[in-house]
Amino acid sequence: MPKRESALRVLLIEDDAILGEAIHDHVVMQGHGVDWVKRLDEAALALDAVPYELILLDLNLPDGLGLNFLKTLRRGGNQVPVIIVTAQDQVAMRIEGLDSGADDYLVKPFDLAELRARLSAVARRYAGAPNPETTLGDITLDLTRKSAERAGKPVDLTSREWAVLERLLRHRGGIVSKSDIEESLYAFGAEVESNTVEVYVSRLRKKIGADAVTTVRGLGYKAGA
Amino acid sequence: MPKRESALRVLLIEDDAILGEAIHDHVVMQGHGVDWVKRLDEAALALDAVPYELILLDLNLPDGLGLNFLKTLRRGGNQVPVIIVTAQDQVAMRIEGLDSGADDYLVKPFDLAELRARLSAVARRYAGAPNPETTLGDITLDLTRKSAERAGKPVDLTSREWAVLERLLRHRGGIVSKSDIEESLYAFGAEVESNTVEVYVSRLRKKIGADAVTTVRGLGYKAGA
DNA sequence: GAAATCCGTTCAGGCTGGTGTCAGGTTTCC
DNA sequence: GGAAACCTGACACCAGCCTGAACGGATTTC
Repeated sequence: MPKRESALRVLLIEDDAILGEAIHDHVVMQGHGVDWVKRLDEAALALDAVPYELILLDLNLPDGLGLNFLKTLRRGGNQVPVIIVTAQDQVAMRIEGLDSGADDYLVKPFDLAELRARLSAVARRYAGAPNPETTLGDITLDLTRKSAERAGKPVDLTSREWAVLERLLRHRGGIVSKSDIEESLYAFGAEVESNTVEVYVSRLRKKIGADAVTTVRGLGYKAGA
Repeated sequence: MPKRESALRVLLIEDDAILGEAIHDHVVMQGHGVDWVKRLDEAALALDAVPYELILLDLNLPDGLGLNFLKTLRRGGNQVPVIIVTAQDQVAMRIEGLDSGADDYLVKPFDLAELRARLSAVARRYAGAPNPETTLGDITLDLTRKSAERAGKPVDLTSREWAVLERLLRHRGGIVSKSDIEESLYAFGAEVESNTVEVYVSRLRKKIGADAVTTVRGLGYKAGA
């Protein structure tokens, strides 16, 4: 059996139907999983739900500027590789894009072979270590489906619960403060004053096991026992 | 489920002798079976006789336009993967090709390695489960006739219902947003603001089973349970 | 050409489940 | 013991979703 590059979970943010479909199909044909959204708010929702390994980001979207989205993403600590897809072949934009935290830049109409090459590059990076974020104790997490399994039994998690869990897993081994988690729940601005985080940690423990999250009194929480 | 590449039955539609021979030899060397025709009427005959798994289509043929051929093919419900081979490296043509139902696009003179890669991709798709897009739970779908069977009993679907179902199946395993489905219903531009998609999903579930479509709250739908 | 049928669309009302808040209880630390 | 920090069951609210019903246009039938 030939060596296979690992499949990626790709988030495609593109509002143009034709171009989007072309990209989508092409990426799927490479064996990757693609979720295709057309607006930034949908993208934010999807990102809350799924830990993508690659984002393809169009810069001209109906509901906002892609660059700001990217900046916010990076500011939130998200390190996922981002490839910008845009028609604007201007040096200034290109520099600004890379400066905002993009890993690469595709100018449309681009050669689909080029897209394939970059996908492969990212996929190779992800091959090897088989998703260290997918197990936690006796729980198996299916990160693409927002579901977890525990002793064979499927467990459904809501998007908020996943947001908390994901935050904890990204800092695996490290302590995550409550305010940190809170910020990942309520995108910048929408302050919430209560013990929401405590409630979600409680709900999480109920669903995936009490020892999945450890309380560090006075500091926050961390994943695992 | 391990994926195995299988030999493909390939139909090559190309009138240029030299280029045709190059492609033909190359594909044969990959272990696939190739029928080479030079005119569209011959192609139509061949397609009637053999269930090809892949078509390599040149756009400049003596007896007609390849694009029209492709459109007719798709209109007839034929879902076989089509890779367009042409010298015309123009964005408009490229988009029109993909829009007409092509799966991919090769600009000649192209890299033969690229051709090989795409062949492999298609072959991989065909390996393993035979036609994964034609069954869904206990339902059998005849994609060429736009009809479905459930436990032997035929189920009639309207064109809109089919559009929704097809969209879900094309993205099998992935989540399809409502706006995504909506755009596949109302060809680009004709915006509709309502819960049309919800209604069709509801009707679909009624006809082919409630578990045929799963709701992913806040994100969209996906095929299967 | 009238009647019947089918289909697409819209609307309204009902339902479900995610979310945030609170109160009272439990644990931890000094 | 007492205070601070944390846990968790309960509950009300509401966005999102489902679906029956009805309307109008298109097509078919007689």
